[in-house]
Amino acid sequence: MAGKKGQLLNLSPNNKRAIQGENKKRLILQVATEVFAAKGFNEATISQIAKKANIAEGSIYDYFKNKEDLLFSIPEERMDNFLSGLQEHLEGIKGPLSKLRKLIWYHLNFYEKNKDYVLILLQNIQQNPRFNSTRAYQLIREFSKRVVQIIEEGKKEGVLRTDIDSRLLRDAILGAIEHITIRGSILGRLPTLTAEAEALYDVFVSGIQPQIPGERS
Amino acid sequence: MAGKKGQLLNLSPNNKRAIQGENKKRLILQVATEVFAAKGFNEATISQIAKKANIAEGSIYDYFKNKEDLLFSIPEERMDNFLSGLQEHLEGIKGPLSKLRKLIWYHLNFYEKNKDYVLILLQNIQQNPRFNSTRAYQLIREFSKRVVQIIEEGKKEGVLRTDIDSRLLRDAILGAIEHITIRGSILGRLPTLTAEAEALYDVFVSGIQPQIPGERS
Amino acid sequence: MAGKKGQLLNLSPNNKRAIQGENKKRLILQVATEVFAAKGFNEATISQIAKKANIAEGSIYDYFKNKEDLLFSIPEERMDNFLSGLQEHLEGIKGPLSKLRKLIWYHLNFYEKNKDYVLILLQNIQQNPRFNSTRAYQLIREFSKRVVQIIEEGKKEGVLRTDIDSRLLRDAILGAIEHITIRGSILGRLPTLTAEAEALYDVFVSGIQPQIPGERS
Amino acid sequence: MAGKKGQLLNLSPNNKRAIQGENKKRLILQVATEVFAAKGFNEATISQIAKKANIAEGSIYDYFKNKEDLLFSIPEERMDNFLSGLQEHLEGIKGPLSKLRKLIWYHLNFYEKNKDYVLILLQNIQQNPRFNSTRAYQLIREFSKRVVQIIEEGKKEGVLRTDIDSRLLRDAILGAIEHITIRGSILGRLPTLTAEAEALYDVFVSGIQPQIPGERS
DNA sequence: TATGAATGAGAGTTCATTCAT
DNA sequence: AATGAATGAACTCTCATTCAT
Repeated sequence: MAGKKGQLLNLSPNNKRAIQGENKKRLILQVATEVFAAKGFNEATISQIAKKANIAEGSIYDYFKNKEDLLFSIPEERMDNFLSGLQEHLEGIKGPLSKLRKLIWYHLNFYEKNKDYVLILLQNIQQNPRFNSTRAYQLIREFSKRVVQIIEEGKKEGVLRTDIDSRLLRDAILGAIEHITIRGSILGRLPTLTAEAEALYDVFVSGIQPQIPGERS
Repeated sequence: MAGKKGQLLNLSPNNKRAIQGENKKRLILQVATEVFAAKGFNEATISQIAKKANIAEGSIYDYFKNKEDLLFSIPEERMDNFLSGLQEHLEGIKGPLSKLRKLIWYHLNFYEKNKDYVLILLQNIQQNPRFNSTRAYQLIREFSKRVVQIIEEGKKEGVLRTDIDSRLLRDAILGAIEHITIRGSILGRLPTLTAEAEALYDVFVSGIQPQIPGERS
Repeated sequence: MAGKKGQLLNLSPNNKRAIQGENKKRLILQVATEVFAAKGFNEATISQIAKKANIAEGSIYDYFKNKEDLLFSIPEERMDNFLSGLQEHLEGIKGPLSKLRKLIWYHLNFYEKNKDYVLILLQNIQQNPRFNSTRAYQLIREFSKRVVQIIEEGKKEGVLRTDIDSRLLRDAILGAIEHITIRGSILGRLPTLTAEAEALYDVFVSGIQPQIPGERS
Repeated sequence: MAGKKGQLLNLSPNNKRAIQGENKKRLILQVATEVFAAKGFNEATISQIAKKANIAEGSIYDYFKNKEDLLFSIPEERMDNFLSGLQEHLEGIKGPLSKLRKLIWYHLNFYEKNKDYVLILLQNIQQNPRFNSTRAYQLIREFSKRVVQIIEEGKKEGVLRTDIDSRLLRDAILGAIEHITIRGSILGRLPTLTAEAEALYDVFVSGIQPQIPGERS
C-alpha cells in the first residue's frame, strides 16, 4: 500500500527466477504504468519497459498478449480497488449529500494516490475505442451509474433539485474532478488535491453566489 | 501520368498562386483536423491526409515542418477565432454573472461547432508537453486567465462568494464543460450541447440544493 | 531473354531513381526468385533481397503487400509466359501424340531455363495452402486440364489406350517431369534436361518392355 | 499449482523410466510428425508439439538436439521400416517386372499408410540441404539404387528395353508415385491410392498406346 | 512549388533454446 | 529426467521525412 518502488523484498540469490507468476505480472504492470504515464502510450516502447523492469522484452509477452493488452490491463485491478474502496467508504453514510461529499473526496483522494494511473486512464485509455469492450470499461460505467444513483436518491429525498438533469450533473461533477486532477498532474502542482474536495463539494452544493446570511446550515 | 487534374482555373497567375498558398495550407489543416479526429494523431498517417486533400505527401512539408508541427498548427487559427469571438460576445454585457453565463454558452457553442478540433485538442494536443512552448498554448492560458478575471470581478462586485478559490472554480467550470463535450463527442450523443449551457450555468450559480421559494430571481 | 544479371543498362547518373515502376518491380521479383531459390522462403529475409537488389527494405513494400505476396507474385508472369509459350509451340501440331511429345519437351525445356523459379514453385509455393486462392494457381490448374484434354483427344482418336485413367496418366507424366527436374536442380546435374525429353516421351508411349521388332513406327 | 497430473502409475520405478525413455522419444516423433504435416515445419512450433504431447517444451531437448534434428529424426525409423518391409515383400518374387510391380504397389501402399510422414519428407525434409548428411538420406539413396538395380536386372534378363537410361526410368517411376501421392494428400482425395498401383505399373510396362491384340502376355 | 518514389530507423512480436529448480 | 519461465536475437513491416525531378 504505502510501498513505492522497492517491492523486491526477500529474494533468493538469483533474483531473475525469484519474482514469479502474479508478482511478475504486477511488476510489469507497475513499470508499464510509470513509463506510459511519463512518455505516453505511443512514445513508450516495450523495450523501455522491459529494461526498467529488468526483464527480457519477450517476457512481457508471457503475461500480456500485446502492447495494447498491457495498456488495457492497467485499469483492471485499479478499478476493482477503486470501486470496492468506494463501497467501503460510503458504507454507513446516511443521506445523499453526505454520500456525494464523500464520493468527491474519495475520488480526488484516489486520483491523488494514483497519479500515473489517472494520467494514462484519461489520456491514453479512455479515448481508445477498443477500450469499450473491456471489463474495466464496464466498471467505469458502473461507477458512473452509481453517481447518477446517488443524485437521484437526493432528488427523491428532497435534498437535491429535481430540475437538474442527473446525467448533466454527474458529468459536471466528474468533469470538474478530472480537470482539477489533470491540471494538477500535468502542471505538477497538486500538493493538496484532497484538500480541494470540500471546496469543490461546496461549490456544487451551495452554488457560487454569496450566501444570504442565516439561510442554510 | 499525362493528364493532371484541372485545378488551374482562370486566375491571373501570380494572384492565383498567392491565394493558393494560403488556401492550400488551410485545406491541409482542415483535412488533417478531420483525419486526426477520426483516427487519433498516432494512427493517422501523412499519406492519408495527403490523399484526402488530393495533394502529394511532400507538399505537406512545404507548409509544415513535420507531423507534430501540423498538429500544433491546428489550434492556432481556431484559438484566435475562439478568443476574438468570445471578446465580441462579451462586449456590452454587464455584470460578471451575465458574463459567466455567456462564457459557458459560448464555450459549449464553440465546441459544438468544432467537434473535430475539440477532440484533437483534448486528446492529442494538450497532453503533449511540447505543446506548452506553442503560441496556441499561450492563447489557452490567456483564456484561462480571462475566466479567472471574470470570477474575481464577481467577487469584487459582491455577486460571487469570496471564499471560493478562483482557480478551483475555473477548473470546475471548464472541466464540466469539457467532460460534457467529450462524453457527447465520443458517445455520439450531443444533439443539443448548447442547450445544456443554461442548465450548467444554473448548477454553478445556484447550487444543487432545492431553492427556498421566493428567495432568488 | 538471354541476359543474365546485368539488366541495368543505360542509366542516368543517379541510378537510384532511374529504375522505375514496372522495371523495379521486375528487378525485385528477379532478385527475390534468386534468393528464395538459394535459401528457401523461410530462411530468406527481406533485408537480404533488398541488399542484393540495391534498394531499401521499405521499397519492397511499395510493390508487394508483404513477403508472402512477393512469393506468390513470382509465378504470375512466369505462368503467363509458360502457358502462352505452350500454346504457340502446340500450334500447328497435329495428333495428340505429337502434342504430348511437344508438351513434355516444352515443359522440361521451360524448367531448364527457369530453374530458380521451378525450385520455388515446387518447394515453397505449391505446398502453401494460401496459394490456392491465387490467379497463378488457376493457371496451373488450367495447364493441368490442358494435359488431360490432350490425353482424351488421344483416346478419342484411338492413339491412346482408353483403359487408362486420364488423370492418373497426367499425374504420372507431370510427376516424372518434376522429379527429373528437381533431382537435376538439387543435385546440380542437369546439363541436358531437354535432352531427356525424347527418352521420357518414349518411355510413356512405348512402355518399358523391349519392342517386338517391326511392330510400331 | 499443487496437483500435477497423475502420470505415475504403478510401475516399478526403474522399469518405468527405462521404458518411458524410448517411448517418450517415439511419442514426440509421432506428435511432431502430425504437427509438422499439418502446419509445415516453419509454422509449427516446439511449444505446440510439447502441448500436444503433454510434455514440457524443455523435454524435447532431452531427446533431440534442436528443432531440425527433430525433423530429421522423423525419417530415421520410417526409412528402416520402409526398406526392411520392401525387402520382405520382394522376397521370393521372381522376375524384375514382378519386382517392379510389387515395388510400385509397396511404395504407394506405404505412402498411403504414412501420409503425414510423406508430406513432411517431400515438402520439408528433402529440400533441406543439410538433410544430405543424414543417415536417413543414405537410406533413401539406397532405395533409389535398389530401383536402378531391379531395372538393370530387367535389362540383363531381356525383359526391359536396354535403350532407356536406368536413372531416367527410375526418376520417372518415383516421380509419378510421388506426384500421385502428393496430389492425393493435398487435394484430400486419395481414397484408393494403392488401387492405382496396378494402373501405374501398366502404364510404364505397356506404354500408353493401344495394345495390338494378342501381342503380349 | 509540387511531386511521390525512395529511404531506413525503429517498432512490436515470435519462438527456439537454455537452465535453475 | 523433467520442467517451463525466461531469454534475446532476429524478423517483418510501417511511415515520417527527404530530394531529384
